[in-house]
Amino acid sequence: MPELKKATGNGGQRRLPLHERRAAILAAARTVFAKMGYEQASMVDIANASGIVEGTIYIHFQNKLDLLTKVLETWYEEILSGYQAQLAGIEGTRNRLRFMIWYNLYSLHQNRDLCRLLVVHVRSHFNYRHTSFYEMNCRYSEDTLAIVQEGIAKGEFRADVPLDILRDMLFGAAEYHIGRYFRAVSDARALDQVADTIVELVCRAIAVEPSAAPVADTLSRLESLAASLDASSRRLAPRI
Amino acid sequence: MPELKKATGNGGQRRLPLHERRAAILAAARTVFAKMGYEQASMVDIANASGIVEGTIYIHFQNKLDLLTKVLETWYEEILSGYQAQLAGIEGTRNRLRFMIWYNLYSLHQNRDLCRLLVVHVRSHFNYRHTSFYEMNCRYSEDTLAIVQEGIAKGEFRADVPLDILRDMLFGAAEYHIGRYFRAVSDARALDQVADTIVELVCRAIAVEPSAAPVADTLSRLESLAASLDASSRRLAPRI
Amino acid sequence: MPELKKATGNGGQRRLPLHERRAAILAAARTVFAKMGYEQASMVDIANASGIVEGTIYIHFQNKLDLLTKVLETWYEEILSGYQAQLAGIEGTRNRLRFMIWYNLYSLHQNRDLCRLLVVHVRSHFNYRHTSFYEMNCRYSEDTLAIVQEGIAKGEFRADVPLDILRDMLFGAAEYHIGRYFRAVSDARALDQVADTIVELVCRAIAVEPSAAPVADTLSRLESLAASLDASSRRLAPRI
Amino acid sequence: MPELKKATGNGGQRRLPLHERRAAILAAARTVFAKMGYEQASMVDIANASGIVEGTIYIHFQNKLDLLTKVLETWYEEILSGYQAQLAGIEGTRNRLRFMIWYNLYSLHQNRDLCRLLVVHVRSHFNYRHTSFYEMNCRYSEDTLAIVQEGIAKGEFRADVPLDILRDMLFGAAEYHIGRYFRAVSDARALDQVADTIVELVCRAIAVEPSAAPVADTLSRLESLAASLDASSRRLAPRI
DNA sequence: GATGAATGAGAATTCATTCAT
DNA sequence: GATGAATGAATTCTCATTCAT
Repeated sequence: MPELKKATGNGGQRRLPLHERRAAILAAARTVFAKMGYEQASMVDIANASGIVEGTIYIHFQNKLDLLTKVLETWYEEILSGYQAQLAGIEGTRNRLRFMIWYNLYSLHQNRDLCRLLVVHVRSHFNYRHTSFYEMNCRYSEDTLAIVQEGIAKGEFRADVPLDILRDMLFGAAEYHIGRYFRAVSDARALDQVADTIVELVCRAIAVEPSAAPVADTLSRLESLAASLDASSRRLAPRI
Repeated sequence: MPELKKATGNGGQRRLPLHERRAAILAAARTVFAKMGYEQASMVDIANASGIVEGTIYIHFQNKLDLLTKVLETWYEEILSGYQAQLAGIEGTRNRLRFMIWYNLYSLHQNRDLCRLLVVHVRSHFNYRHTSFYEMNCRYSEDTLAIVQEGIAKGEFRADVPLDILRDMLFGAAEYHIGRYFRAVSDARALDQVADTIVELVCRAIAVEPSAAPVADTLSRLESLAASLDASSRRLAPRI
Repeated sequence: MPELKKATGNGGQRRLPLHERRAAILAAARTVFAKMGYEQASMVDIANASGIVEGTIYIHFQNKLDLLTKVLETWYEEILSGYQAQLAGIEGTRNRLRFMIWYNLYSLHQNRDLCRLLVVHVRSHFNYRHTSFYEMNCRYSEDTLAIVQEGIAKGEFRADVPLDILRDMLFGAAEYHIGRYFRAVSDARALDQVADTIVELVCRAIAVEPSAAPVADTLSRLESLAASLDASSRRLAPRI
Repeated sequence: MPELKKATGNGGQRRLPLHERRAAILAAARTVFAKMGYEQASMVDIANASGIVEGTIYIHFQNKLDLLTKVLETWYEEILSGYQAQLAGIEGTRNRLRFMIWYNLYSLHQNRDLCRLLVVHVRSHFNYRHTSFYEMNCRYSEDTLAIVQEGIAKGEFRADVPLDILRDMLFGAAEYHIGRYFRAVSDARALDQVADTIVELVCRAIAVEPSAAPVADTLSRLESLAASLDASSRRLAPRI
């Protein structure tokens, strides 16, 4: 008859209540994944960091990818649970927009590694559109663009603002900046100024006046105007 | 009687001169890495795609990571070797800026997978600043910002344009857009319009005009002022 | 006022008395083992199928192999508890033999998977001879061969029937047939005919008649001889 | 950048030519599988028995099941490559049939464990009919039954022999006998007698005379005949 | 008695890299 | 220079069994 597997069993461990054990694994996994990346991190690393054995992870999570997903979900939910309350207390289109930009910068800055994992392992996957990440991301995007749309309604911004490209600029600038940041000095306070600068640029870009576009035209019109003024002044001029 | 050539028995083994063999491996590796990613791609896959055996790769490249690096370097050099000649033929600040934006979008779009590999395996690593990638990237950034600086010199753009944040917006928007693009329809021609929109927004954002009051309004006010001046000058004229 | 019964808070946990719980586990294990095989079936599978948890199984059974053994024992006992009563009601050597063949076929057919488990995990092991299976199996063999021996005693079968090889043929044919059956159409009613055919062949094989000359011929020759004897006896008769 | 895997590589082994290495693994696997069974045998066991490392097995065989299949195929081909030449040198239906029975017994006896693996892991699988085993098995079956059919053609056997059930009896008896044998004394010379006995029984069963079947009837006919003889003898009787 | 989370010892499989040929 | 079989360490995942609750 087939040999029996050696008995191992529970060595008497039961330190944590169910939910805390799960949370402990998530926390450890977040750290390890952030430090080493998905492929480089091994389940042993995570188990060690959790103070448990590999096998135990599989009680709480289906597999490695599931664990990563749960880590990122938890983190993403943390991020996206905070902003709405704060946003409610802010008035003025520009202020509100600035907050959303800053909040995005700040969140990414808080955990750039997880952010990269999100981009690489979640956002670039074909089924991303059917994940909870997509929904959460959409919500943040929409809440941000809603501010712009309010601005349009109030006549502060032009009616023909290209919202999708604007979104690319807002979120792209943040991600790119944080990406560069990662390799430079890491000073969270500087994010304030970055947010200021971005919002300034963006507001100029979409403000209601037909700003820079026909600058050259405007210039020439101003020049011809100046000329006419000059002319009329000449006509006035026989002052002497 | 003419002598018959003896069969060599080589079976056509060493077809390619050294340099071409290396190039063939690079080409195969580019394809395989792009399709499967770094970790998922195996040296056997690459060897098969090259029509050689695994061991041979190690004659030409130190190891897998070296191969990836060389692949990405080659690709990046290709990208960055093309634009300067074209840029030289383009006149006008806005046109030149638009070209650089479009070229970036286009290059990323051409090979999003390699782009992702670059981000994950090269750009996010601590020694990135000492790689040739960093230098190449800087050059493109600088060439782009140089256009803005020329614009400033010409008085087309404000003198206080925050160049580093502007760079984040330009390149960030491109990367973010392509990232979203990847999951949506893939239509290279649409990039034209994206570039247009981005350059439009950016130029508005940094144009020399103060955005305080609507330019058009300002203009018309100036014009009416000029008219009234003109009128008053006429009326004043009899003064002499 | 009538007092209200307090809710126990047990949630209905301990539904079944001990023996029934054990039976429930056995039943679930039989299903799971039959469907998945021994190695492929996990204790969790069995626990789930039983509506209990893994740990509980170990209260009722020593280990997985013990559970399998008990499952097979239960099943084997079921099989072997049924036939004697029925056999008692059947008369005639051939009929009784046919019943035992059919019953064997039928039992194997009813649960080929358990049958395979029996072969692999029980019957092929060195200590099989000291198991209850061996005893049960022997009993069925003996009961079958006893019929043959009765046939011999009655002069229906040859005295020199090689009983052990006959047993191999009877049970081997059944197992082989069911093994092939498993992969073909599964029609329990056809087993009737199979049993018929087997018993026919076997009876021919061990019938008391010497097979040297055709029995029918022999018979008719005897009959004609008898007739001629009769005739001659008539012709002789006037002798008196 | 991702850490490099530690170099291991070939420690300078290249003892065996390609085909021999494969053969060595097959031989080791045959032994290990035979001794331990499929599930109990581990790839490490087989590697150790081969004097190589686990990984090397996967160069020559796709996976564990593939290895088992190749082991069994090799063995089965060995078995089935030998008999036809020998059969050609044997004359007489009964002799030829006896040879096929003996050969089957002998082959199974030579490697009962592989035989069981064949039954459990190959023959009971749903796609068995599309394996080379099925074909090989069919060939042996057909060659055996062809002898019976020749016997029928020659008038030695009844025309209505149920060939499929006969096959079940022949091969089933052999397998069952070997199965029991396994647990008893293992004496190859006894197989001669077993084959003799089986062929004797089978020939009686299918011989052309309407043998045992209506033994009872025959008996009664004989009895009535005896009675009539008796009667006529009585009539003859005034012997004195 | 029942629970089920934790255990820990494997299991199969992969693969970058080496080096005798 | 090219080959490709061999290496060996690592990886993910499984699961029978235990025992604190």
